[in-house]
Amino acid sequence: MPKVGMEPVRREQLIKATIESVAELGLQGTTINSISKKAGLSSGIISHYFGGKQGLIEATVRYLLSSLKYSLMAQVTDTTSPQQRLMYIVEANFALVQQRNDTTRTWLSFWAQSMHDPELHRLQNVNSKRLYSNLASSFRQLMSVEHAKLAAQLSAAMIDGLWLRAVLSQSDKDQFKHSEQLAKQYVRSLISQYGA
Amino acid sequence: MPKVGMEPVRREQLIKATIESVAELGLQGTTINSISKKAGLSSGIISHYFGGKQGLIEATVRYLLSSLKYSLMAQVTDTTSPQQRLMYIVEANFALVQQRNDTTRTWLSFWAQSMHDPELHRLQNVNSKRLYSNLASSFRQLMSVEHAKLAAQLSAAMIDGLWLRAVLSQSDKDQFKHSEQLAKQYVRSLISQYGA
Amino acid sequence: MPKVGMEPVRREQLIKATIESVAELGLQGTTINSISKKAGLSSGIISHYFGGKQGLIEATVRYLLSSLKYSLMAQVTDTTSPQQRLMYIVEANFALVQQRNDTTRTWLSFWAQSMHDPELHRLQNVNSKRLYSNLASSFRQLMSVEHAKLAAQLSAAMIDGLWLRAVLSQSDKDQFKHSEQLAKQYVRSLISQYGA
Amino acid sequence: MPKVGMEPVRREQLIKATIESVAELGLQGTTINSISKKAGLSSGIISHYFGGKQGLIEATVRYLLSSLKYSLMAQVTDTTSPQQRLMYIVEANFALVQQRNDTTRTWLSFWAQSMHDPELHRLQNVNSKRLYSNLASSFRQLMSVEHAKLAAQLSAAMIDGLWLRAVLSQSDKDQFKHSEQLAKQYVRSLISQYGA
DNA sequence: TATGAATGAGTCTTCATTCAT
DNA sequence: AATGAATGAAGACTCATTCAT
Repeated sequence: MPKVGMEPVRREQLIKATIESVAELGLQGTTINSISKKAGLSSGIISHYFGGKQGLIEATVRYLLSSLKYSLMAQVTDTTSPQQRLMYIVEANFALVQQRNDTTRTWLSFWAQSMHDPELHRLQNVNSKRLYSNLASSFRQLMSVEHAKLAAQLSAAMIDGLWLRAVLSQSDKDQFKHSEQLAKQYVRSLISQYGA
Repeated sequence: MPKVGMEPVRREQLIKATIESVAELGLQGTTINSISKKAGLSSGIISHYFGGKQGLIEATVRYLLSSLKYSLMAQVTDTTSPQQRLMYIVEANFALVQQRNDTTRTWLSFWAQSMHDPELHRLQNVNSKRLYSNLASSFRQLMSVEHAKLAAQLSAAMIDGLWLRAVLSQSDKDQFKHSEQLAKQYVRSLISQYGA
Repeated sequence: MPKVGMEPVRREQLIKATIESVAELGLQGTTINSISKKAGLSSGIISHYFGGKQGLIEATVRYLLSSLKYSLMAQVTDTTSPQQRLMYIVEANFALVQQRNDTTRTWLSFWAQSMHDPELHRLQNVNSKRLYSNLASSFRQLMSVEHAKLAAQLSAAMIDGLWLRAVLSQSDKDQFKHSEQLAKQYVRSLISQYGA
Repeated sequence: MPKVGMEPVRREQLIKATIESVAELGLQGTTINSISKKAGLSSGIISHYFGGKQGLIEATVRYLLSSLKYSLMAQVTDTTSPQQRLMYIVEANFALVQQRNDTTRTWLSFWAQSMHDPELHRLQNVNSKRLYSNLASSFRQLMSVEHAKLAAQLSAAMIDGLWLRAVLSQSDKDQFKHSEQLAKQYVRSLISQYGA
């Protein structure tokens, strides 16, 4: 019997390598070879575990999305206050960046590609909606439905906008940290503006 | 019988075709053929006028940036009030979208690619800085330097964030219009918050 | 303007090279490279003119089928007697072999593949039916409908069988010529057996 | 706990799976995986028992040839009349088809490939010669040497031709049965034509 | 005895570039 | 000024083979 239980190991290995490769070379510049070389594996293994390049790309996006999701869930409990919860949401959206700078660049590449790829678009949509509804439900506990919706929309845009500008200007971690602070401050200002 | 003065005509023809092709197929899916077919010209002409695909891509980005620039300059005069000027800046950033829906998708594709392409990154940077300094200099006439810097940063992020979310959710013109309104409103709130 | 009118030249060049390659290496062993090398052209040209390997394969089969068809039509006129016509049919089916030994081997490769390829199967069917109906209509002028049908079926099988055994035993031209004589003799014996 | 005596079981399992796979997918479409999956075994076992794909292919052809051989030998005894023996030969050549429709398609695939594979060609040749000499020796008991040779050649061609046309037109069992009848009738007519 | 993970050479296809006209 | 035929490097994918277990 050959080594067993390698599947999860290999899958993670390849997904990590994909994130690195896309961060470094872009989605366009990322090839089956650039990935497999980074993973220290052969090119054939990608088809073996993911059915092809497209499958690996999609698995990578799903991986990033769950990372974001669990990153938030890890902090929030039943007793978390709405204000605290909102802060955690902001943090989670900037957090991945802080552990791995790769992630952000990769993320934006996928976003851009999502305009031309139905499956990526679906996944991107799920993520975008989740950010919005996480924000909206927390705001709701502090203000009227209408105001909560508005606050969610505005803070989602502010988070994405700050994040986007930080990515594109190739910011370092401190600048990301600064952007995170601005986002939190903006959320607080929305609470004091619309809060009961 | 060589036609003279065809150069500017051909260049514009090809740039327009590039915008359309990138909007429709993505930067990845855009080929020398998809462009030349849309332009109703042969593929060889791209090398002839732009030296190659890369040259055409860069020319297209420059074209989009000047469009944005002139779109703003057309409205602003010496007597425009700072408040009005700020509104024009917001409008200009949402304006291209309203004339041609293509443009937005194309723009985001270029942005993502700019992370991996020095020349595109340089151009993207110029644009990002210009938005910031346009905003900052207008805010400056209404508030302290420090506040103006902050307001410029925040409103730039808000504009980009609203715009990004609108693009990615494949919004229609009405939704873009709505985003534009939110951006303007936010700029106004920054003025009343920090304004003397 | 580039060289014009190259298309028919290139197409024929590539089809000829395909016949040679399949004869030499088999359908399995024939690659885009083995063909383009034989044709003295680049591999990309195949996609350019035939859309891909499959397109070239099908064009080659169609070419062989028309060769067979025109080979027969060239000899038959309105005044050809039924007997003579039958001899021409037999000859045509052995003729291609005599001009180009390649053809036979290629043909059998395509036949075998036709079991697993709908388009090839369709083409092979057209050919098989044409041989049968050519034979049947000529026999019909010499005997009853029922006898003509039987004679057509039997002589078609005899032609194919002799031809197949000659191909598989890697016969030379003399042996093919001998097989052709046996086929003709068999057709004559059918005429004298069932003829009025 | 190694099971002993598995070898013949596995070999037959794999040969049967090969016949099925080639019938279904063609020789070209048959892979080590398509075979091992059909056999319910792993891909590695093919190398283990046959040294590789080629070895399994050849073993399969040999299996088919012995089937044909034993199919004939089972019926013929010392007291079988030449006429009856000839009928058995025809029957044997159509018989495999009737038990397993797969076989015919597989057979033709191997035949075509035999033009480009020395070992398959050798095997095919043995088979072709055996059909001929079986026929010739039986005919010899009923006619002169020369006539017997001719009759053997013609009836071998007729058998193969009828069989080939039946395979390629994807005939059902009834049509195969009909072809068998025609072949027998032809053999009888040769006997009455040349028989003393 | 049997597995199936892993490899990497080989195939088809795409596409930016070149260049004769 | 403009064409598009032709190239060939580079990409994704397939698959027979190997081998540790």
